[in-house]
Amino acid sequence: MEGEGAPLIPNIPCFFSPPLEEPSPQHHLSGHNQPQQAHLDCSSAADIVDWVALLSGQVGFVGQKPNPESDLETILVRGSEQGMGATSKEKGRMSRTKKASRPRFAFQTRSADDILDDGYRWRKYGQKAVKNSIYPRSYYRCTHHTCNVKKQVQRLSKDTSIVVTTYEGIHNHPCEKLMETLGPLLKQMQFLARF
DNA sequence: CGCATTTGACCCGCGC
DNA sequence: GCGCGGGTCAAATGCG
Repeated sequence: MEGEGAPLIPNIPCFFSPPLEEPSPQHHLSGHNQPQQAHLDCSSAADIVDWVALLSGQVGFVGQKPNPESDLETILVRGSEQGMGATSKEKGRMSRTKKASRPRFAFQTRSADDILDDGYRWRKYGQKAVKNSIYPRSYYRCTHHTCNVKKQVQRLSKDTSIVVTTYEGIHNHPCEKLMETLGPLLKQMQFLARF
């Protein structure tokens, strides 16, 4: 499925992700749960993707980048419960350690940068060499204390220009950049609201 | 000084 | 039971 005719994801600067009910816990590693894919283009690696729309919604879209000189291209794989390319062993482990696992979303991003700026702050807590890949996989956690969203970042050895980012969980707080951007505006609105 | 990153050790489950 | 591989921890280190 290529997500034809799907809406274009707006490049809003940031987003707030309210607590969402998680997908049915009885997602199991049946193995033939083909992840759906869509393509999303951004104008640069620093662009912000409307992740919450992706994470919360039933996404399936094709974004068309306005400036073709950019080579950043993102492929969304949603609902890939156990991640893309997960081995059976990996899946098995996930099903145990994560139990009724949190939602996972994998993105393939064609970019020179490993880290895309999604508006949140991440702290790296590990890096492992993975089998069948010359590039290590990096593990990140959201730095917000109440939020335990994680993500894994790995560059494909097959196509070194592609970075696979796997998000696990949903942010329960506004992202920093949103507050940076909207903070002064909110203050002004509050001030004006007094009149 | 506080926070982020690095990196080796450790844990755990699976396959053989 | 053991080795392998993925995921996490935590001490050391770096950086602003």
